[in-house]
Amino acid sequence: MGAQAHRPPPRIALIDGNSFYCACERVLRPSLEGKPVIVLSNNDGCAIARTAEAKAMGIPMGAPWFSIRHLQARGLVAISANFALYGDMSDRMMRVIGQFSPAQEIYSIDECFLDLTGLPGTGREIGTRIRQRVLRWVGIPTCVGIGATKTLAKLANHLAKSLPRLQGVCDLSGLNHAGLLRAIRHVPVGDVWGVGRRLAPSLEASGIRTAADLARADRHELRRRYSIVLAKTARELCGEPAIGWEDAPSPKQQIMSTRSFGRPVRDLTELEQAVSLFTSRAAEKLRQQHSHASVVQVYIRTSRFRTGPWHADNAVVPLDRPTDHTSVLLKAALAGLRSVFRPGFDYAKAGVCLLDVRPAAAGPVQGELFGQDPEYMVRSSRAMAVVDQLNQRFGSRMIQVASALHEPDARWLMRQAHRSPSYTTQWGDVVKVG
DNA sequence: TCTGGGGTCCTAGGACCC
DNA sequence: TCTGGGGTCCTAGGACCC
Repeated sequence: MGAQAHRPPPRIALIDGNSFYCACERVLRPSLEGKPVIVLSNNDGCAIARTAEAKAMGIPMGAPWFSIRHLQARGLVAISANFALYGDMSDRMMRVIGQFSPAQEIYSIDECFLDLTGLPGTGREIGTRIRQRVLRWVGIPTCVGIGATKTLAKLANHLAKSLPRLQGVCDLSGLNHAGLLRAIRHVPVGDVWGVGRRLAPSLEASGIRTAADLARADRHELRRRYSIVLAKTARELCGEPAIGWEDAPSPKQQIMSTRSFGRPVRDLTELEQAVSLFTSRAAEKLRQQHSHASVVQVYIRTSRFRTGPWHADNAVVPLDRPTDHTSVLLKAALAGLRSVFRPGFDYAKAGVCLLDVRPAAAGPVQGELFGQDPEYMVRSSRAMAVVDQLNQRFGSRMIQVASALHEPDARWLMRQAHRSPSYTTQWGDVVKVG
């Protein structure tokens, strides 16, 4: 056998945290171990993470809190989401996993792909070491799926989660085609990455019921009847890479900040406060990725769930030039808000979306930009950077734009009745030892 | 009383141009 | 009666993801 024929087979791992948000809460409150725990979305609206014990109580993903709160009597513990904590735990977990391979793609807050191609050891050995190290160093239980493509790695991860005998690691990378089809022949097609709620019933109706069925399906037919995306998924299921690898997270092309209100809001002034806060948050994210935006979209809507007068509208406000200045974005957002606001409606939600986002032009501020004193703009940029730094250090409420100032009991603020302390991210909440 | 927030990609169709 | 065709750009909407 020639040396060039000995290229190692592709081996991609997908590692993710089990019930990640719940696991983060358990790290800080070990007394929650073994108990049914859920994490609630913003406004304590619905369950967005469940431990195995909570799933065993029959709580589905997305269950509205009001419909399951009676389970507290049976020991269910509900915790308001604390995304600062989860982001912090995610950073730690990703750093530990990244030690195992130079090629890591962070896919979401709780999962990443890792290229294991050519590394010494079997998939099971490497996967087991990753699980042990993350559990010991970060405290988060994980599962590891390994396959020749991203889609197969996701599928393997799904198997690792659902089959206890695999002990959290499933390696599909060594199988030949027949073995692969055998391994995935019981996986419902709806569990395949890229097949969602709309596609699954349609596929089932045409006889494609399992992952193996999809792998065997005619590619041209898939493309013709559905989409190129689904045809790619089918290729990936056969071990042919069709989805690329992204080492660095690409900058966002749109940036949103949006919230449902704690209680319905009728008052324009309160909407202005909310939209001001959302805009300054979005602007902060924009500056973090060193981008400018040239379109601001703002929307308001009444509740989807309540009967009564309904109103939803959005305004798209183009800017003269791309910018990352909160004050400029704010002016546009508030103008947009006033153009869509109608008195007499119980608004339940508002949002701000920055569009046409592109990298900030390199180099110093040009003299003619903004038609303003360039020195003023430079100083203003510096002030913006200082605000971002202070907010990062001392919590995001430290410095706010004046128009976002509000009463501590403003109606639009989120409900968070079950919040746990932010041990790792807020000075005031740091655990005191000794 | 009470139902999250933040993204991506693809496609179809219209406007416009030559 | 005949009344093109191809290309690009943009937008809205639908599907998916976590």
